[in-house]
Amino acid sequence: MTLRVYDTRSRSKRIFKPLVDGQVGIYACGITPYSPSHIGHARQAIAFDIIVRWLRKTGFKVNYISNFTDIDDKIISVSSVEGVDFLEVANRNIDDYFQVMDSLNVIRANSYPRVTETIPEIIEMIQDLIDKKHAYVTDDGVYFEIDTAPEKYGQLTGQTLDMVRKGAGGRVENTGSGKRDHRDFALWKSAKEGEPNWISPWGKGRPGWHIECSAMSLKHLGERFDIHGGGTDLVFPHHEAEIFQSECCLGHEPVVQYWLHNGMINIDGEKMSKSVGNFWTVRDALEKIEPLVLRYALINAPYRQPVDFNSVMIDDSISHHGRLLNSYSKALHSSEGLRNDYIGVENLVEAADRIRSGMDDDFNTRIALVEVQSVVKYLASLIDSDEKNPLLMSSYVQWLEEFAGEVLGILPTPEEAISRYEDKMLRRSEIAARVESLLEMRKSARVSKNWVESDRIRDELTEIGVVVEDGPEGTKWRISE
RNA sequence: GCACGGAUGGCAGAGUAGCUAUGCAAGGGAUUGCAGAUCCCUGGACCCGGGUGCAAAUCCCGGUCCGUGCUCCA
Repeated sequence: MTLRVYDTRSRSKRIFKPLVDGQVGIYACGITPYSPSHIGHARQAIAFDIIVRWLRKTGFKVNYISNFTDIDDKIISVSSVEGVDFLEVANRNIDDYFQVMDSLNVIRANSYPRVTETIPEIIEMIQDLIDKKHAYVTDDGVYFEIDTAPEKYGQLTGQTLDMVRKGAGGRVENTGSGKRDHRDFALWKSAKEGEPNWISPWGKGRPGWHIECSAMSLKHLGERFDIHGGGTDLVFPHHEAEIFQSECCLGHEPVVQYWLHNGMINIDGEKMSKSVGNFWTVRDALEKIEPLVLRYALINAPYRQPVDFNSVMIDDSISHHGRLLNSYSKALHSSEGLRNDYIGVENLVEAADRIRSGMDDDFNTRIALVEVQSVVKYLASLIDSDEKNPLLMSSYVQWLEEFAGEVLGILPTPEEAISRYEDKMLRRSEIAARVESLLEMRKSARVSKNWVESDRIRDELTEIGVVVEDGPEGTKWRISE
């Protein structure tokens, strides 16, 4: 099977062919750590986590780099409001990032470079751009001059210089900057009084917003690399600026072979933003749902589509994921520690094929989830019947661990699943005697058609977390989810 | 305004020409004191208008609507 990926630059799905056979270099724009991570960050991290997982799964050796822009205007403003060092702000939020992303089962990148650790390379790159006449020095910093490479304009957005000139014309006068043209962008910003700064040939200052990614991707992945990713909101101007910087500096194009962009998150159909007040940090979300359920929710749509975060989708995710976990734990328990391939089980082989072709088609996690759901459904019916053949159960376990676990990352470890299961069984045995005696009382109430008493007892059982189910073969009970 | 993306049943979302997924929800039935769980069954969609095809959700043209970007943003 062939992997195809949607490339923003060519605006089409292209067959993926890495620069070096069997190896992939991938750079994804990470966060500016000025506040705790929100669910949009989580979506980005998970989207690229899954891309990397799939690339590895299909045999590529992947070098995955994701950066932190740990110096920028907003970090400075938080630090001055709080009266603490800017690095304290950045570090605090980076710690938060790792904590929440770990809990969401995001496999760590090979490296997380930071701007503040890449200053010499950034300065070198800017100097190079000045030497090559692509940049000019002013009182307030260094700027990239768009007119020195006009043909590169609109590579990702399809906009032309004229369009943008019309759209934003005249803005430069208001910025008070030394830009020659409003479309030029800062490579280096001179330090204002009291701002963090580094020494450069152009005086004390700090890097502009876009240059760091050009410098860090060059440093870690080289002069050409395979995939560059990030949220769609970074397409313009950030990624276009990177194209200018990297390609003008290195003198060849393309530096990036494939541009991949994940979609944004909407809340109840509206863009998530602080001003609307519909803003969810990851921790907010985790107060309502478990980490793997959040992960499930965020891969429920293909990564390029917007995800609408609303109560219906949250509830759906909770029940779907719960069903998955339930069946997995039960199958795991019934497999009695056996391990068996699923190769001989026809429906599993077919489901696996469909997942593979779905994932090969621009990492379509939605298709993958559909297959997981249908396998779970089938497994649940097996468990319900008496076909709990340990060997067969272990085939299902194996399948789920491969696709729901390894590929999608929505399965807990077997130890965790078993321990949850056993906790439940333990709880069951702890309350069994009491439940049984209540059920006896209820039974006699029912025999005498005393429905009031019967329902009262059922309510009492509900309160201690027991679900009562009357069936043709008598009354069963289970611990509620 | 310009650019990019999207428009499929109640909802989420597959599907690039021929048989239209899948999940949830809904309706009917079995079971049932009621509820729940389970099982069986069912209906239901391709934004609009043209065009090309024997055949179009799928290709082409025009339009409408929505989202995002054009300013810091994953």
